[in-house]
Amino acid sequence: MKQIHEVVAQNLAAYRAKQHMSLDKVSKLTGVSKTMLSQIEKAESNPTITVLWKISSGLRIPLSALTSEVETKVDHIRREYLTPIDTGNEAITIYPYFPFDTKRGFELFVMEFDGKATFLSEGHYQQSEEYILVNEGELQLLIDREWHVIREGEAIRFQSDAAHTYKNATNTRLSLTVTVFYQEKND
Amino acid sequence: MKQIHEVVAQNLAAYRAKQHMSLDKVSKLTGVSKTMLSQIEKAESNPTITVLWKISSGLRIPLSALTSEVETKVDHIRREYLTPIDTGNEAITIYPYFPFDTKRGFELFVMEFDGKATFLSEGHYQQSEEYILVNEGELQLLIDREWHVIREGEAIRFQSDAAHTYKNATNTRLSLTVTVFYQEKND
DNA sequence: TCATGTTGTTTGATATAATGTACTAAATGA
DNA sequence: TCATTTAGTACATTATATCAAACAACATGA
Repeated sequence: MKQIHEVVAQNLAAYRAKQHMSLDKVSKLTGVSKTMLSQIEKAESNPTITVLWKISSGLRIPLSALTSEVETKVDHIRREYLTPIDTGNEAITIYPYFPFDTKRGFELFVMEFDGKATFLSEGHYQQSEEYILVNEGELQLLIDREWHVIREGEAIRFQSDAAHTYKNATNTRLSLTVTVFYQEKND
Repeated sequence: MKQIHEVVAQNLAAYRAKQHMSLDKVSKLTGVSKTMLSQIEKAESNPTITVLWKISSGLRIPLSALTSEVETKVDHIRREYLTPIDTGNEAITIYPYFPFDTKRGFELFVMEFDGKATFLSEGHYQQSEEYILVNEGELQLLIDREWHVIREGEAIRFQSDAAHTYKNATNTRLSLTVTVFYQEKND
């Protein structure tokens, strides 16, 4: 969950170190001021795409060499860093365990509904597929004007391009594990 | 040779049109202001990497979907659009026919030397390979403290990571076609 | 030892990225 | 026809990206 400009900072600094280049050298090569380069490396600046392009182009490396995060072997998502998404509805909480990442092309989150809560998803504007596991409670799902009832321990899979509605008709808590796959990959 | 922010403009506008989304909708999805989106689409703004990331991430598309140029079938490089690179030396002119492009990983240019002109290349800070064809005149090339003489109609290939020097020892014009391949690919 | 480079940071000035609000024009519907 | 919504643009304001020049810290060498 590193900020993109921090990723750039890290990548640029690492590259420059590896090549044993000074800020001055990179500045000459890319036409970007020494000051800016220094600030970018310290993540104190949010470079414009034009500046990033000048850097990648001047150094003859792909843009993605600056923007793509170096993969760690393991990613342990700790409770304390999991900040719920604001859905605008008190009764519904979403925990983004693995938010959408372009490299993987999917996202994985947990949705929790209080009793009698309803949530409308507008649809994803992409070829996308949604996989839902019901951890606890009972889910009613409206897809294409048809209601489906998925009980605790069950699961459902559907094309989620179009709008669909989640409903907890019971008075007890409903908890779902949701995975959404999108089409386009790479970065 | 389109500017990067023009590429982004085109890609974003095209994507939004394809998905039949309004600026408002994209703004809600991405958390980027309608105004900014409009300006980006009109290439009136140079978005920061953070804004681009918010867009790509909010729309669930890769960054490269915004930054990579849509390929045309044919690219005719016309004389009138070929602006020589300033080498800091009046006697040497470089015509960048196909400047470095991250997708291809190479560049192709023509170098022209007046009589008795010398040019030092600092080396490319990358695994790179240089291919030189002598179109006209005679080239003397210093690689790794060894001089090579390449005559009109001949060619040479070498690892160009390290510094090397081009020299026109004659009094007549020297013209080269140079291709440089770099390692890293993709974007 | 002093002078001269080299490397990265700080400073101050300017351009412009980014936002929210207000506005115009077009589409929709009763 | 008039009112209401929707879609994009224009405007004013704030935040900040970008640069050139000055600076400090350290190395280099004569």
